[in-house]
Amino acid sequence: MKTNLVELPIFTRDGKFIAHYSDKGLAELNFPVGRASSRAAKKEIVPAKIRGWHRATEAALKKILAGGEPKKFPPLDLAGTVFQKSVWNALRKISLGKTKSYGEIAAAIGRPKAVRAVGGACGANPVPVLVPCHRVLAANKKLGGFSGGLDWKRRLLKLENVSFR
DNA sequence: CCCACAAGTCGCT
DNA sequence: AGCGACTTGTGGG
Repeated sequence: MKTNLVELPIFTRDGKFIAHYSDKGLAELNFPVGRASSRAAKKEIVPAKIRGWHRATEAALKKILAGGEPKKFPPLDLAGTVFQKSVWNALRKISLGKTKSYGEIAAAIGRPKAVRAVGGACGANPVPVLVPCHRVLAANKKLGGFSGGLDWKRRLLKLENVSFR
């Protein structure tokens, strides 16, 4: 789903995130890239609705980075399989400071044995942080892995006072 | 269509 | 504690 995505940066004290918007909502969010090399954004016209979404995204992201829980999310336009969407949907139900295991997510979507597939779906999550894939730990509160970098997972969990091993 | 992999989990040693 | 087997969905050949 890469139709004419609009990229907009979000500057935080943790670096510059990149948000990608389709014409339906937030489609992807990237962690800061090591090299800021912010190429001058071509000043394309950004539709008003996208600017609105971006404002919501920025607010939500900063809220989370500050250890809070956003009250409002931008519309999400997640590209993925039905299975992945149900996983992401289940993830969004995890509230601040709570954690779930991959097994619990798997059970929640009716595929108790698909724990590994759940891991894969989390890794394919195009919108980390807003879809709290970092609140998913392995069975005995072990850290597991994280596509965006384990340091991020650790930092985010710490922000929420979550204990892990 | 078949094969290998993924951010897991459980059981056995 | 460590190692291996099994599971399900996804992506590449």
